[in-house]
Amino acid sequence: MDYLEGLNKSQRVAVEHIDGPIMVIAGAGSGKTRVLTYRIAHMMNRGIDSFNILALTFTNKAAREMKERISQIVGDQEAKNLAMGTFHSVFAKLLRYNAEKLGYPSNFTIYDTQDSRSLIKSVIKELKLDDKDYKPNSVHGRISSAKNNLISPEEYANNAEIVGEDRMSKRPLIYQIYKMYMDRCFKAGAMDFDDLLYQTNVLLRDFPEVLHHYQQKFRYILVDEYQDTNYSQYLIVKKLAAVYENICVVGDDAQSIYSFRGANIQNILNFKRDYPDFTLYKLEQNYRSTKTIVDAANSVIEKNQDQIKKNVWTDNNQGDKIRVIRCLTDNEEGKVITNSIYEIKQGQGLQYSDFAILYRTNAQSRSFEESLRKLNMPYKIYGGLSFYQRKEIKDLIAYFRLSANSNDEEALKRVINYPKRGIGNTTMEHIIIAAQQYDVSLWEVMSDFNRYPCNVNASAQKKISDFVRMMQSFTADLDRVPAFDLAQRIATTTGLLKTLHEDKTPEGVTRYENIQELLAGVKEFSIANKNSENNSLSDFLIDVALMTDADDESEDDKNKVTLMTIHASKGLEFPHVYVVGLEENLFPSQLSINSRTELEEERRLFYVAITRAEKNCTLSYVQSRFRFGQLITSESSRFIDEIDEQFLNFESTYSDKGTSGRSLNARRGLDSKFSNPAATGGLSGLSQRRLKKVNVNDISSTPSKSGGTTTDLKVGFNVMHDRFGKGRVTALEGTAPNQKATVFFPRVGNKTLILKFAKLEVLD
DNA sequence: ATCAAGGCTTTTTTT
DNA sequence: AAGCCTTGAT
Repeated sequence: MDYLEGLNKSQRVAVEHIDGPIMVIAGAGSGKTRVLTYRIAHMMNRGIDSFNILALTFTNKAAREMKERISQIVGDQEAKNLAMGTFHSVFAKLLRYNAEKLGYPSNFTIYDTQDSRSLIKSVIKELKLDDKDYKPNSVHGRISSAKNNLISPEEYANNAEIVGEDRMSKRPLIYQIYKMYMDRCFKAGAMDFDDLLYQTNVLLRDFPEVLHHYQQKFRYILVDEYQDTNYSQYLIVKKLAAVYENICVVGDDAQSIYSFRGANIQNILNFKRDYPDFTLYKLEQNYRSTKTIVDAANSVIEKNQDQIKKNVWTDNNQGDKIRVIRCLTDNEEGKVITNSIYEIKQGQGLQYSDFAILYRTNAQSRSFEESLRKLNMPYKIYGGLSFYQRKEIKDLIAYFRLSANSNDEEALKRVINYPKRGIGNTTMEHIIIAAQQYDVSLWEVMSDFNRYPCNVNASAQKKISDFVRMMQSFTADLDRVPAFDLAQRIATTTGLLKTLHEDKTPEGVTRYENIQELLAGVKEFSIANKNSENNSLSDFLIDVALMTDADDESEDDKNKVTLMTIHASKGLEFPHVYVVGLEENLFPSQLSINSRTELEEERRLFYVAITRAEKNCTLSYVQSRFRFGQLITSESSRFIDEIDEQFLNFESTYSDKGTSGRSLNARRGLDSKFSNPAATGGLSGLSQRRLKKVNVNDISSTPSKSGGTTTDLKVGFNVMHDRFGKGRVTALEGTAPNQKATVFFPRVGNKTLILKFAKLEVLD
């Protein structure tokens, strides 16, 4: 049991205490993941069957990594049956086995946020409500929080307080929308994200034998990031653990940042109430960060009223002070931060992956992307518009979904007229009306006009019937044909592939390539699950629906600068962290500024951001930035003031001379702390030019053995070819002297060139 | 039914 | 700044 040796005393007791209810409060960087991993491995070493363990993590990636690590300790075979994943993915699978009990098909669709929103929108329209008052987004928020608190449409309608709130906000009929929305999801055989938890609760409530079965199966339950669970999740766990009470929850109240999604610190208190004889362990030693970072973070979080007192400390070095950089504009912020990354990377011989840029909102990524691109620095953005949210990907997936579940209304609406088939809005509106009249799904009307006569002319009916027949042929093959073959056939037969291939604009080419990539993903899935019985296209869909950006990290994403929101950075760590956009009304967000509890959540968010850093943390803010397409003047964030000043070092890209009269920060005396305007470098024309040059050298620093004029290229480079003109490198393969590059030339399309022969001039 | 143009809202944060 | 929706012409 040598793995126990690597643990400190408090970690070790938390690992070795297996039975009964346990709560572990784990400070940032205190080895929480380590404890969870070793705890599970230890349980298995002590003879507990992995079949009886349920471990709920916050991301699928975390689950995968933990499972891998456990396999290394106890062996693949032992770890095989471990139920480990996010609440959503674990219970989505559980629901698949039990869906029919609830009246859902076993291959129910999972509606993503877009689907939910679009359905809510059409419900609002059908109820003839004004979407100025009933904004789909906020109505969805209302419905979502009802579901997360397990309030059914009926309970919602009968709850005087809730309906009162809606009346006050001039949206008295939300209860009707809720009812109708749920009804429609049900008819479509679809569950939204919240349903995956809500319906699990219904299942465990209404089917005692099912509850009993899973109580026996999951005798040992572990929950990571417990502070971010909502009521619905809390109750699932409570029910499953009710018999054996072998439940271990791990969390940190100081890192609770998901209350907008219904997460509730109350769950920590509930735990104490539900299991009065529970054992509490605290992990307070931080192994991740320097003393400066730990102490600075502590000095911030202590401003919060709501918190469990703890003393996070570290034995690590003091380390550098936290830099505070002030810039004029958001574009300048982009340049300064990326230049700083470049200089530190070169100066210390680090990897790109040692750096992360963290921001409050996704929209802030733009200026950093631009600067990184200009300097040819590789980066990866997490969140924002992910691969699976791209239109072309969603289109093809919608075809998959509709093949697996004909009643999937959102998928149907998405693809019925794409590619163009001459089935327009008017036709679809008639179908929707008819479907409601007959109380059936759209698909049923469309597949049997004799039985459900409606106001659709003969030519449109014909087109629809053709479509229906095509879809039926896919459905028939769903369980007969391997996932990849069927996916390929769907992409071709529907005309999707052809339509995209005809589009020769760069965007069109990218879309086509994305489709190819999705198909490759299906193939990969087919291979990975070759021996499983869950390897059909509809099984692929469950995986895809709950997949996030972090989950499909490829190998070549490994050495890149990371750009993400602070929310997405939870649980991660980087040697060098840049927290940017520290301005009032941005961070803390404008919407949080009037409520203490929300402001405290922003502060916890800031705490999370700082504590991602191992060695170095840099904060930045700007004087004016573009928001809403308008230039906004901003003031530095109160959070900067909240850090004990002894940990800070102020740098500015400009001097106050000339601006001092107008500076908003003068009031708080922040201006006087900045010195030495040139110190950050990277802004004078000279310094910019120097950097750029250094960078080019870096790129060709691995000498090419090709002997040709072309040195090392990277994807994304702009190049010039004698015959094909200007182009952009989209892929590289092989190594010198046989290295090949795929280049997209706007004039002639994609070409794969052998670098040895092709005379490419690098333009960047 | 389709397409282009112009106007409009939008931003927290995510499974 | 960008995507989405409405409008109006064909």
